[in-house]
Amino acid sequence: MNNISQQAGIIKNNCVHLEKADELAERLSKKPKLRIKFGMDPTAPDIHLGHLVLINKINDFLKLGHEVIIIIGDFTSMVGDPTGRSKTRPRLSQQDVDNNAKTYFSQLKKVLVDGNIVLKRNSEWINKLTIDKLITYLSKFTIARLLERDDFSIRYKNGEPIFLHELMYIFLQAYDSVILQPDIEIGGTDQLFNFLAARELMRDVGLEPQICFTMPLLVGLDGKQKMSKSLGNYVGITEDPFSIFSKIMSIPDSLMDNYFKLILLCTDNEISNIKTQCSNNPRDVKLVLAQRITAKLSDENNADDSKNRWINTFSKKEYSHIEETIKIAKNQLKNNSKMWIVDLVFRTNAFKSKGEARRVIEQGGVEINQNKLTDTKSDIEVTDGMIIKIGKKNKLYQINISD
RNA sequence: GGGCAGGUACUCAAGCGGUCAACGAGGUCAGACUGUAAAUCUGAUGGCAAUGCCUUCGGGAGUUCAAAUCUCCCCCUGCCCA
Repeated sequence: MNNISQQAGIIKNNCVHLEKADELAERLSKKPKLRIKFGMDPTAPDIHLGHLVLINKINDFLKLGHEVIIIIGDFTSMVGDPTGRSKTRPRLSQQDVDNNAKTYFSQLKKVLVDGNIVLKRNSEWINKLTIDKLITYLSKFTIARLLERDDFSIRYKNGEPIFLHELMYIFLQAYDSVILQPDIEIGGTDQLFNFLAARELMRDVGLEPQICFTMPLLVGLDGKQKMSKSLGNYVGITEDPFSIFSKIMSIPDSLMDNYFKLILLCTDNEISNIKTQCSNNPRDVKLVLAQRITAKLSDENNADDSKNRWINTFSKKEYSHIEETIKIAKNQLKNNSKMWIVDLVFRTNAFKSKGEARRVIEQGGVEINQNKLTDTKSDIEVTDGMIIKIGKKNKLYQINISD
């Protein structure tokens, strides 16, 4: 059993904001088993590395024997969290939310350690909320307080719409805390306002207020914005190993330390050791990072394979991985042997339109059997086993001719 | 309910009767370069076997040889007044 200060040390690692630190120590000494609230809105069907920062922290709590309540915000995601949004979030349908929630549950299992976990959906209690009760709770919040938030005040100043249901979000997630009465709520730094609102509401209704605990937001692959599925700058935890590996290799160099710390929980010392071992070559450091993250999400073997394939493909330019086999019937060929290059290349799943295929051919992005071809008017002699390489990502497609 | 200002391609944002498939920025894709799919530079970016044709500028009608651009109706947003 850890003593209080040891525990607090583990808990505080990587933490950005703790409201309030002294309450944490006090609560730990008072209750051996704290109740932790972690809310996730199933706004997209996948859990990604950004979530993993928080999941790592949850695992810390679980390992210390605390109780973690994971709330799938099936109701709140139909409202839409306005946090950080410069425009209204589209409201999700019941159907979307259900589908997303399902994958959330199954993907969470993959990354959480065993322990005292309770899964809840917040529609369970929000659906039962009556209008008179709702109004009583709402009377604790003021418009001025809500408009303090940057996301709202900017929109207000710019004359952009703020819909009433968006204001409700803050209240609804606070109500989750009234029902569950957590000791601590944890989430990303962007959630601080929401958490504090919950803290105040709890105090207003005579409950012991929750401690608010925020973790850094992971910056996405673009190196600029927070990782999110909707921005397309994410690595899903169930992606195939090579895809995970490759995506990590594409992050800006400046992001590496951050990923080592937040995802792999490396200390500064460990990071500098890795750099020394790699002679400070950023590419090699990044290979270690990609290798370890892939191993964490998949396993060592897949991570090693991905690394080899990556080096072969991008460093040595020796490609072997066939992305897709394209079946072509012989009678689809002119004189049983030729095909217009644009049609041929469009047979791969690499392009949305023939115009796009044509463009990439013209720009020199297509090689057939190692020859770069740029004439979009030409017909190609199509042979069985022919290899088409497309684009910077060196995707290979193999032709399979059937009768 | 009344007045005013807006709604443009993936996003932001010009255009305000023909020269507009629509400036510019971001994104995306490709090429060069490199230490990597980082960074940087260059180019492309509605569809189509294509010096042309077809479909796009909130929705619908109309004026005109010609409309993203003008008129009318409708829908949506913001501001002001009630």
